[in-house]
Amino acid sequence: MTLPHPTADQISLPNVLAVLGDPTRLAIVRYLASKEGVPLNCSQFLDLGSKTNLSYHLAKLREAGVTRAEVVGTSRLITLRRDDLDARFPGLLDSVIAAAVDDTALPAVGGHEVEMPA
Amino acid sequence: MTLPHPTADQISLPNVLAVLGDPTRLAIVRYLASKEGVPLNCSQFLDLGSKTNLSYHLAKLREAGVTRAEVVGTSRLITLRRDDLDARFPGLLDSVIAAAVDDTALPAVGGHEVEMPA
DNA sequence: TCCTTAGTTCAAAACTTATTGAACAATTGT
DNA sequence: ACAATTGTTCAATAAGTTTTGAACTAAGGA
Repeated sequence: MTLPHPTADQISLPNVLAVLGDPTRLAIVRYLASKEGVPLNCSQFLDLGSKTNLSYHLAKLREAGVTRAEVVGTSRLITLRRDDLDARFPGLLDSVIAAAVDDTALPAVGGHEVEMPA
Repeated sequence: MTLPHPTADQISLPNVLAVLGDPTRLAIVRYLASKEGVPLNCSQFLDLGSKTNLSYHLAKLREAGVTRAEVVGTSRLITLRRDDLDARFPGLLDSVIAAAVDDTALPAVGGHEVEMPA
């Protein structure tokens, strides 16, 4: 089972900007960027909203082509679509992330570190 | 008489992104960028919407800190706030404009060239 | 003064987005 | 099989945005 994603050329600039222009979604992207390479599941973002609300915002990000979600068991592993975004809109993601870091301190998101069994 | 503008530090990233995430406003910014240095008045944008509607969108851009409007007679001369945007969010405006140019061909806006008296 | 030009303001309508809780589906562990 | 975990969907509501026309203000020119 896979979730619907736009192809790279279906990613639209106004749509990407509109989707990033929401504080919750910008915080999600900012957090994904700070952990780039590490796929995260939805529950890592629970500090940013309720489970239902996050499902909504994560769907918006995915449908706009900002994130990719891979279904693994009951989890969706979420990553930034940096490759496609960089190809389509060079420099945009980097400047948004850099600006977001400056603009807002990283909220106390996460805290669900992967515990190694003792 | 002057119009209200946010100070540079009042310009918020989510707000700027949200404001740019509208096709009409993005087209306005794209056109301002293509004529950078030349202050434009509202009527130059009439191809993009009705007079009332443009007044609304131009107010949004100004209130978000994306543009500056100077009152000269009955006109408002509109320019990009590139200095403040670049200081606050380095690279953002440039990457948005570059992406907008790629994404959408410049619509047949303008056509009201400044005629030199014969 | 009167008319035109440039743009704003207001109120209404139409539309879109965000947020919530309850119910649901699918996987994993016991 | 049962329960727990992970996340989605649905319907409702609340809230915000966009668009419109009519009425308005202010400046400039005849």
